[in-house]
Amino acid sequence: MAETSDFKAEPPEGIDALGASSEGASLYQLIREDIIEGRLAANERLVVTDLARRHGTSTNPVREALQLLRGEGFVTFVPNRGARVRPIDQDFVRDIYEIGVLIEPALTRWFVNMATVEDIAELERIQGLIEENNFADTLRHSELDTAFHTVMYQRHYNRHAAELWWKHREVLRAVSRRFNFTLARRAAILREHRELIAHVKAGNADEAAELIARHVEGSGRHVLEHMRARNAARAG
Amino acid sequence: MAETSDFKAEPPEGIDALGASSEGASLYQLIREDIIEGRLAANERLVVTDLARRHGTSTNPVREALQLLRGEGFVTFVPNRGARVRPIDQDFVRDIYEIGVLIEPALTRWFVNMATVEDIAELERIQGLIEENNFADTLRHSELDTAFHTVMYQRHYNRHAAELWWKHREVLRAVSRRFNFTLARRAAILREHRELIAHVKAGNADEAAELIARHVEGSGRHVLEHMRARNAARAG
DNA sequence: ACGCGATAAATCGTACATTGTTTATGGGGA
DNA sequence: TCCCCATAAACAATGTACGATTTATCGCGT
Repeated sequence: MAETSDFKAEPPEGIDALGASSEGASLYQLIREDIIEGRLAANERLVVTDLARRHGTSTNPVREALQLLRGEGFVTFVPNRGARVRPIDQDFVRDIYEIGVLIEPALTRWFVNMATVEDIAELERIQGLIEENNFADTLRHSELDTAFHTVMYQRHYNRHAAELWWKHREVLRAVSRRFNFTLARRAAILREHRELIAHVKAGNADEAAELIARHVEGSGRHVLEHMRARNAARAG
Repeated sequence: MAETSDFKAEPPEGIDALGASSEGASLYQLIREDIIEGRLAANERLVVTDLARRHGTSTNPVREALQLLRGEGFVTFVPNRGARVRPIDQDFVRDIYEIGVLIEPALTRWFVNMATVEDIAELERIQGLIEENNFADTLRHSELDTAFHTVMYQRHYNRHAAELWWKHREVLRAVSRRFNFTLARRAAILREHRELIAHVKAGNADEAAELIARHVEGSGRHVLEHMRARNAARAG
């Protein structure tokens, strides 16, 4: 294990932080953040010359960044009409958390069978920090929570699945940053994490997997409820 | 339903055939095929100027195509050192078919609960063609088999999951194109398809889901065995 | 009010400059 | 003679600039 000393929520190792161009904090990352964080509205046009001006580059890097984002599914293209922001709406979130419900249990099952003493210690350490923070700093909670699950999925042999999880995680993290956790959800998170650690210690792969399914499901529902509420408020 | 009259294995509706640039058969598609079909060796360098010359364009379209492929995971990038072909090796195939085993049962379960009379008729029609062809034309079999499953997943509400399935499917299809079906596998495919139709008719969602899991698992194993055999032959 | 043509704007392709990387070469030392 | 390293030249990625073609916008005439 070694690091994870302080938490910046890094991707599982081996997953290239894609955006490595040369631009200090690559255009790709900047535009991507703007989309995920909601600074760029859903379906908004992404005009190459504008973006280039805004980021102080020429058009070519922008064009490439947009293609990259297209490949990852964050922007849509229509030939000769350019790019638009793919809306990160309720459907989008529902889709990816449902996929999580299917995938994460499998990753967890593997982890339970492969977990070392150090792994478990690391989980408990992070869980300690989570409880210490106790949702006071929600951003910190988000980072810690991500780290918690990263410990479990980091070394899974199925890099595709881990990568998929990480991509989805980033989206959910950004979306949920705009909401607060309900009391019920806070309690559930702490309880489920503790329970999960217990299952890992006991080597109960099946129980752990089932628990994670509920955990992800609950998390997804929570986010969706918030989105629904906000949309309702905005509309009515 | 309507079409599916003759089989060209088209993506589930709503999934943009990404590659729509302007180039007749977009660079993206061409390079992608070359990778999937194995015409470009694993880890081979993708030199922009070469590709541009080869396809008779300037470098910019190539650069954009490569970024798109990067986003989709078919090429890897190292800053200032360009792109390489991501190897479609046994690990790659194992990863994606394992994800299939997790996702497809869920898609199937939904389909069983939503299937119309027309859907079932369509499945039976395609199954008829599959049995009629009886693996004589393996390419045709591949197309038909894809169509069979597309009927089931086409209208699923989770577009992400459907898209993911399609992407993986395309890879597996290309890889397995180089192999022949063993007799055992042929028998299993026909049997499982028939059994599946029966489950759909009876509305047995759980049984259908479980069957699909086995079906995908078997298909994956089959492909992997072939790859292993070929690699062994090549090495030893 | 409704098409229709001119004008503006943006995409897409080409050509070029710059910067970083890789490879070839040659000289000095053991 | 052979190895090692510095140095230079070839090469390729990345960024800039521009022209061509398509699409969108707006005002005019009927």
